Amino acid sequence: MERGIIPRKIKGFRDIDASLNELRQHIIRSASAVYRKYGFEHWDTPVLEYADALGKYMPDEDTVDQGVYNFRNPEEEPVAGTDGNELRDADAKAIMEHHALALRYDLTAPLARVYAERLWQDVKRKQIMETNAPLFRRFQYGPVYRYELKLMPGRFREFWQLDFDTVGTNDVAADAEACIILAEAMEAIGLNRGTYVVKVNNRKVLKGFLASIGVTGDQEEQGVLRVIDKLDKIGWSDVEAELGTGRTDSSGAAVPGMNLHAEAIGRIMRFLRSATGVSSRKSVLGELETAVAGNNLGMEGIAELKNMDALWAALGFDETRIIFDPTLMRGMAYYTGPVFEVESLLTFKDEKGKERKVGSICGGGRYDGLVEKLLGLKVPATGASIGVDRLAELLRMVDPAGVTAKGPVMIAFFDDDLQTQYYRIAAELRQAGIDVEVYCGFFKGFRKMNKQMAYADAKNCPAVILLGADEAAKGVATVKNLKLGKELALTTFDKKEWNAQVQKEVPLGNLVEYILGLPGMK
RNA sequence: CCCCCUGUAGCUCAGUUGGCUAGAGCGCCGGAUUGUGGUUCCGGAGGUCAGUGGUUCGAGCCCACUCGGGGGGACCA
Repeated sequence: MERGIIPRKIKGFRDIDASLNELRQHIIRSASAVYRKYGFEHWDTPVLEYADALGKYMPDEDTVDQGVYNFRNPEEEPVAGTDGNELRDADAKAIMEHHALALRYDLTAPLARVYAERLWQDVKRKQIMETNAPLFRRFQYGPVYRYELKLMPGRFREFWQLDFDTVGTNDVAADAEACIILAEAMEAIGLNRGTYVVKVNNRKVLKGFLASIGVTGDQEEQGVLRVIDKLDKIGWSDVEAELGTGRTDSSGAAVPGMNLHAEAIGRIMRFLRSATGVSSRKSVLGELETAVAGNNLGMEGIAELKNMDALWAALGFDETRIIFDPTLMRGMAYYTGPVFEVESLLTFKDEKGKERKVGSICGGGRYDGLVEKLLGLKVPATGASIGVDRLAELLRMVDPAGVTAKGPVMIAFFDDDLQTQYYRIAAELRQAGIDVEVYCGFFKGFRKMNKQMAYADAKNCPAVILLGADEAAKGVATVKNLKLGKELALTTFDKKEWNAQVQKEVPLGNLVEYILGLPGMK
């Protein structure tokens, strides 16, 4: 059989219709305005980057591994050495290569690249050092790409993030501010207070605690963090099992355990539970303080949290908006200090009527080691990211009616002789700031009136302007209010009467004024 | 990548112990209404029953494999 062309999308990628775009823009506009208010400037970066600049990904050969889309650059370019000079072979010829490229998997790694790229030369010249690394605050939104093996509803391979980050400070005031910004952004977007909560923890506290009970080494530490991260998914007893000998899940598959000593497991579980159900930030701090007493790193983490708490308290951000949660881990390994997450407290019923949580809609934290990997200079940074699509889904559930895109005012096409007039009226209305479309579907049969009306209806147009020979002779246009028509359809069943109520003849001279005066036109 | 479930019209689904030409609702198209979206009425189109092979006189239904979808798990910088 011959190979055919089937119109279709790549798995995990979506088409975004007018309504979803509307929602997306609403989220981006509202949150960006908050970011701007705090001094963040708007940047964009390419979706495609050199794979090695995106972090620790150095894909060997052509393998797509670890969830990243990568490609070979069609262009051959010289390979650089650690000093930035071209590598040369025995004959002094530059070594050329098709470099590995990757689609960005978040907006944080490109930020580190932007920052490092600007300073790289100066760092080499020792003009920039840890003590004078510049402060940089930017927000950025756009699509990111992950090669997810398993796609679940609400999980895509292309999705949008909306990030804001502060690079160049180790003051946790920046972290505290990030949490405040997240809370304000949620409310600007339209989430009511009490339907979300910003949860905050500090990796230093847990790391210090683990060190004090003898769990050391990156491998083991990461393992414990990963297990704890699953707490809200698998529950207390399964976490305990995975720290120990492992467990068998509901499908019968064996989940290997960490094989920690019973003593250590007991202390970890006690530590995690210590602050559960404790409502005030101050008492959580108290519980944690006794748990990590004597460990330097742990105490440092507590001090940072205290600092943040003081700022929030001074600005009136109490536990209705920001809480401490010692079980919060975040998956990313690069976080080094405070981590935060916004959880939606709303629930919804799935198709089977099962009550489900919306869960995490934003995440972030401090990553003091990320820039260092690219720049060789330790530059601390912190920031957070809003999951735009996750949030869009949430808003759709909260207010399904409020998320349809508004269409243009439509001018119906009756008569070829009046065509120029249609376009003149359209131009005049546009001048007044109104979105206008002159109907131009000219295929056979498609100029029929009911076709045109159905088109306007499907596009959610607020009004249709009807101007035929009759109207032209009188110097008027018939304006039909589709919005009103939709409402009256529920109570009026006679066609003639229905039409009479939603249509009005308007002198052409008053058209702009009349349209602007329609409800919802603004 | 592992385990379980599943695949019938654009969508949601019915289809008896294997038995004539595979059905419904919604949507779509046309008409009543040639100058009008809703409502109402009438008519119409639309299917390789996911694919391939097998069992059988006969398969949408049974078996095997492949592909797609859903759920759970592992992984997730």
